Amino acid sequence: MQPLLIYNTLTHQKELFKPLTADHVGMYVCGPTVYGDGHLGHARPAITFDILFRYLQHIGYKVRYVRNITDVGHLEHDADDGEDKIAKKARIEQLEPMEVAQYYTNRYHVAMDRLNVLRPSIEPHASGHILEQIELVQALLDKGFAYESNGSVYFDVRKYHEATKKYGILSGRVMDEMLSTTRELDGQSEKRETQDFALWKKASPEHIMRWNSPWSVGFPGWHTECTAMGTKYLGETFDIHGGGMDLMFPHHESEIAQQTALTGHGPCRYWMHNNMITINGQKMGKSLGNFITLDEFFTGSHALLAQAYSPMTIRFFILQAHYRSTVDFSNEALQAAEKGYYRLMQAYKTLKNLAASKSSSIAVNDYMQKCYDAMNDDMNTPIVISHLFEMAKVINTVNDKKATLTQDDIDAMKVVFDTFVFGVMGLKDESSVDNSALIDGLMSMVLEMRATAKANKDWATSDKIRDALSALGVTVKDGKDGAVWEIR
RNA sequence: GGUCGUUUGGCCGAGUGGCUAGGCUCAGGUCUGCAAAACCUGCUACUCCGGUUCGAAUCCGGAAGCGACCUCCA
Repeated sequence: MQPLLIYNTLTHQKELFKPLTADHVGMYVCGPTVYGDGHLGHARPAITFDILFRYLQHIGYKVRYVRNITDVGHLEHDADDGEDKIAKKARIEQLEPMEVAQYYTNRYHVAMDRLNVLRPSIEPHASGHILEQIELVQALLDKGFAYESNGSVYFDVRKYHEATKKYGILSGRVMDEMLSTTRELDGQSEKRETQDFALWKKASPEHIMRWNSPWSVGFPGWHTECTAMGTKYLGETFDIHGGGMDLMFPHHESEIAQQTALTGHGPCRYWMHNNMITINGQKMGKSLGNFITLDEFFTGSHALLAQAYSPMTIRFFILQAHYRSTVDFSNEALQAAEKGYYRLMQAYKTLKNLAASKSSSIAVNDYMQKCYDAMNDDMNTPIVISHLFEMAKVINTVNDKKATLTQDDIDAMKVVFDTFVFGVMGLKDESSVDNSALIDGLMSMVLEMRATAKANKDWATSDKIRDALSALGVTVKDGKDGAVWEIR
């Protein structure tokens, strides 16, 4: 088993990964809220943890990867009334809420498939786990870390923090100070403290998504779904919890609080957070209105895009930066990624047809181990890619007959490409997809050249073209109005 | 105001106390009927100010810029 170091947000350092159960890994990643199309920001965590998922499996772990679909209970930050995002959108569009959720879930899946993001082992829906969430809320009430107020239930942050001194351990928030300086809430609020968060919300009359509970007809709070579903499918403690950095507070901090209040310990051992994608230096996000959807990238249909960018270009672009760094979007950077990706794919094709020699004139370093080393160092995909480019240079040099490689060395390089480019990093060659339009174009061009030859009575050339096409399985039929062709 | 993070060459983006990251762009060259590709060469950086050190972009302290989250509201 490879010694994998991963950066743990909880301890602020890289730690050697050791699973709770030998050879098995339980991993939970916060998935999308399905109330809109996925944008580039959604691709980052999906791809980041897809790499981790692939790599853990590659080095021999059996992985259960849980990534949820948030289809209820994610409250809108800028909403006046705490209305559920799904419900709001649904009412505007006059659709059943679940219809909206399903629609965007389907579209999310298509986009992820195109990005070659593997489906997780379990993809639980929050709406399918209302009972588990109610049980969670009840357990917190029983433990005394939550209180009911007017049909809603809130987590008692002050009580929790005084008992454990742990609210803020992930995000670095200084709770002692926040709690002592908090001013009194006015009588209108249901909450005792401003930082208390909702576990269960009583539904307002116009709120469409609602479920029965011991406290009111309502819906679960923002943070309960991940705790409930993570516990259900991965246990009281699991190995890795991932998500975007923007979820660190309050979402993940609150997950820790909920689990710690119940069990005395947090939900997982390693917290991993991917950084944001920025556009002109600003976070790309739904709420900021500056996002570009994945479909828009694939088709180039957005004012900021100079051209369309293929799914693999997007994937490569994201992998060229370390997952904990911010990445700024720009056409220039994307075009550079596109060219670099093409160069890598070309090198692989060249490698497959490379002629072997009796000896290698250049030392083929241990690229395999170098790539493992880079991956083991907190998933340093940029370094993996740099090694692959070095290999590309070697391949091209040999192809130019300026160096030689033995068959063993060539085979070894193929294994590295297969393992890291296509396996671990999940890239794939896009060039061979649907080229019927290309064939049509090529055929009309070839037949036009043949027509020119015929017009010049250059029968040798025109026959040579017809025979060559025939050998490829293409029949040319000369008619009055020119030639037509068909593939036998 | 708080917390976390970040500041590298024309652009993107890694990184270790001393030794070439890599990609893209640009210029010159090899090759080539032309072009493209490939290869070679060049341009060459580490926000600022102090400190530690024989030596720091890399460690420590300070400042500034930038970003995310929070501080208001569920």
